[in-house]
Amino acid sequence: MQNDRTGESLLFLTDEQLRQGIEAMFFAYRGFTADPDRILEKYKYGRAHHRAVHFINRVPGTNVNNLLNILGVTKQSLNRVLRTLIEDNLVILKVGSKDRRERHLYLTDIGKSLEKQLSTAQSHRMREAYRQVGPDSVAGFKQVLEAMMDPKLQITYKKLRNS
Amino acid sequence: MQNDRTGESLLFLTDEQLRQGIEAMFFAYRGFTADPDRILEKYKYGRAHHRAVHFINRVPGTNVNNLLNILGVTKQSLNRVLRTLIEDNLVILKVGSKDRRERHLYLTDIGKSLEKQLSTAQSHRMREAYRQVGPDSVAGFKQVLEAMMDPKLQITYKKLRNS
DNA sequence: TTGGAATGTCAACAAGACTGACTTAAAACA
DNA sequence: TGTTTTAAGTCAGTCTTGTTGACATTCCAA
Repeated sequence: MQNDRTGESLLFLTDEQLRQGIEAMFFAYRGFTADPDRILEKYKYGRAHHRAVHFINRVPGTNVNNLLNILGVTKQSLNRVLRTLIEDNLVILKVGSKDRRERHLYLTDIGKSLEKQLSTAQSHRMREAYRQVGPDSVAGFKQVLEAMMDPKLQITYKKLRNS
Repeated sequence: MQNDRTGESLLFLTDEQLRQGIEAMFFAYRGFTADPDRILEKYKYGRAHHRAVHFINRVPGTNVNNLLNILGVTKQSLNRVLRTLIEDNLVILKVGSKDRRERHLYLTDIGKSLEKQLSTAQSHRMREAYRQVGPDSVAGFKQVLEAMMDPKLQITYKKLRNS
């Protein structure tokens, strides 16, 4: 996969190239969150709720500690979000059967329905982008993103990918 | 550039592929901001200060309105950040010569030094990622990011790239 | 010369992150 | 069995960064 075309390699790691990547990440992340944000606003939720709902959907029955590790926030911060999601009946807690200290998190039908709305909106933009650039570029996109992650999160990401 | 290998195309736009992209963006953005965040903490600044310093460095002499468009925040929010940067002598304002209502923004030597520290840290991670995956993947990475931007920001991004 | 644009400022508020201290319940251990 | 550790939740307080709304100043341009 390495490319050693000389002209390209010479220009490859210039400050200008790196700066472009930085700015691309900044502007693209705005686009990435724009569509879900509009939906969340209608329900008076924020990005923190989106992230919780996304990963509870992704790992049904996860306990709170595991979710904290994925999200990288404090339990106080997550707790505020979870409390409103439980109050609004989007998420339910189940006491662990093996270890009864643990609470396992699940989306209710209402929670699943919000998650579907959010992921549909977010996927739509990503699908369009993928379609525009083709599979090879998408593979490159994912490879760079994976290489940019902190090692711990890279492991988390891979685990999710294989589950 | 289009790829029509059948097996790959069939799997190409599955929900699973899209979800992977979403999660990759989420985890990679954490890595993307982690190194600058550690530096900013030492100076008691936040990401908002980083973004202002980055784009003032990128477009020296920009007026406030232009910076607002790039950053996508309210003037009140930007003003709070700019005030501290001016107080701390990282940024100076110059009254416009043509239009004296406009304020043009410049980094001082102190500002340039902080910008250098931040961009060095952030570039380091990006350089490593680029090096790991090679030029073709980097090209794909940028193409997908560009395609994900809102049209207005895509134009802003291209303008910056050509300046 | 007046209207409107660019800029800046004040006040109030909210989301979402943080730290630190503490409780409760239950598992694990010695 | 008794002690320690772990998982989860809570309370209080703080910080950054965003928001609205109202208003003042400056000054270009019709």
